[in-house]
Amino acid sequence: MVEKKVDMKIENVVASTTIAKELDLSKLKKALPESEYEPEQFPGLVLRLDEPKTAALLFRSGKVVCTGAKTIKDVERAIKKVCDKVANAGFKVFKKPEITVQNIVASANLHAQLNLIAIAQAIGLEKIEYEPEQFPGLVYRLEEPKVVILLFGSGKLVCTGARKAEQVNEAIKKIIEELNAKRLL
Amino acid sequence: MVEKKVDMKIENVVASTTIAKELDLSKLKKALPESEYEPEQFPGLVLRLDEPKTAALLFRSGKVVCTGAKTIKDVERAIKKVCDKVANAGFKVFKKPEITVQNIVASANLHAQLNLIAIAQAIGLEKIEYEPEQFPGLVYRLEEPKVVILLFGSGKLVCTGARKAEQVNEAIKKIIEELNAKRLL
DNA sequence: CATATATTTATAAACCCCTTTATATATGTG
DNA sequence: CACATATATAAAGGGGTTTATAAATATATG
Repeated sequence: MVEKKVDMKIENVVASTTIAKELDLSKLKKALPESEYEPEQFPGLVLRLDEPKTAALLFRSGKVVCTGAKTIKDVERAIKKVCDKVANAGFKVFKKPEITVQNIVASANLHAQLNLIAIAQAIGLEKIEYEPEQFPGLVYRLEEPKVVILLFGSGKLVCTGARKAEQVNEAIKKIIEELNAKRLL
Repeated sequence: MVEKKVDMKIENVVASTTIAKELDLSKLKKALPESEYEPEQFPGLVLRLDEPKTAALLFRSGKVVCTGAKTIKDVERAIKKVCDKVANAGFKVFKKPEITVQNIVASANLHAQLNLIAIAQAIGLEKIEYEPEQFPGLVYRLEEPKVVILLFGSGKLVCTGARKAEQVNEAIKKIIEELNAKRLL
């Protein structure tokens, strides 16, 4: 078996952390006019950064969710910027907030057309969901690593649910091997 | 058997009484702007008090239902306030309306996790209802005292249907003894 | 015409779902 | 071209779910 490098690209990293003991979001909204805060619609305040291009959700509890980053490094840079903005707005924030990556979304290309109907039949309903008139992708739930792969007829795929980049590679390798074994690729 | 004091808290007392021979709710609504009266939606007029924090439902017949009180004393204070407000609005009201407690809702904590599935199996369907996907609590109907206990996996419970605080204590003691006897606690 | 439900109020417990953000994929509809 | 459709994920509120209980109306079945 030839072990080729998986042609994968991380598209989105979602992470959470706690930057302060608590935050007065109404006061923060006034200090940061570029932010969005509509408590009756959603309890978090939305703060978008241009660089790294991300969106942070800040909560009354001091917890923060960062989405949109393409690397872990960018998540850290984004959260650092959020902390600085909040600190400059007159709030006390933690110096080294511990960041937890909650989800990594990646895309990849198998460089071969896929017969999704054949794949759905060969692998079975326990792990697969495929309803083309509802959504063109085939949903494949892997147990180890515990991620979800969306397979498309074009051979492109999306992997979501991973917490580490390596899990994305593992998952894609598994899919490739299974498709090869069943001569579906 | 060690007779420990039950860790119980009354959360709501519902009581009814008659404060006048009859009431013109439309006139009362005008005299008490803070009240709510939408006869096509519900025949009673709703009057909320801040202290004691309660809600009273007044009917054309002069009957009144008081909800939200945490003690019998507060029910009395609330109904006294309602009578005063109605009297000040120019209505004739009874001096000493006889109050009947109709329902007492209480919460308690057994301070131990509960295996609701095991409890449901051990006690049986005649007295128990447990449909976790519909509601997380197990419904236990006691015949004496005639109350209903909602048991939760956390060990916390809700007792409703009692007319006297002592019935709440009796019911909880019975539940504890039964769970102990069946080694479910 | 007689029972049933529904309406409303309060209250605890603990679950569910939804709200919002980002992101690739690829279909369909307006 | 802009939306849903579908996936995962955290955050915190809101809503709904269940139980009992009175009151007085309106509908609805038997």
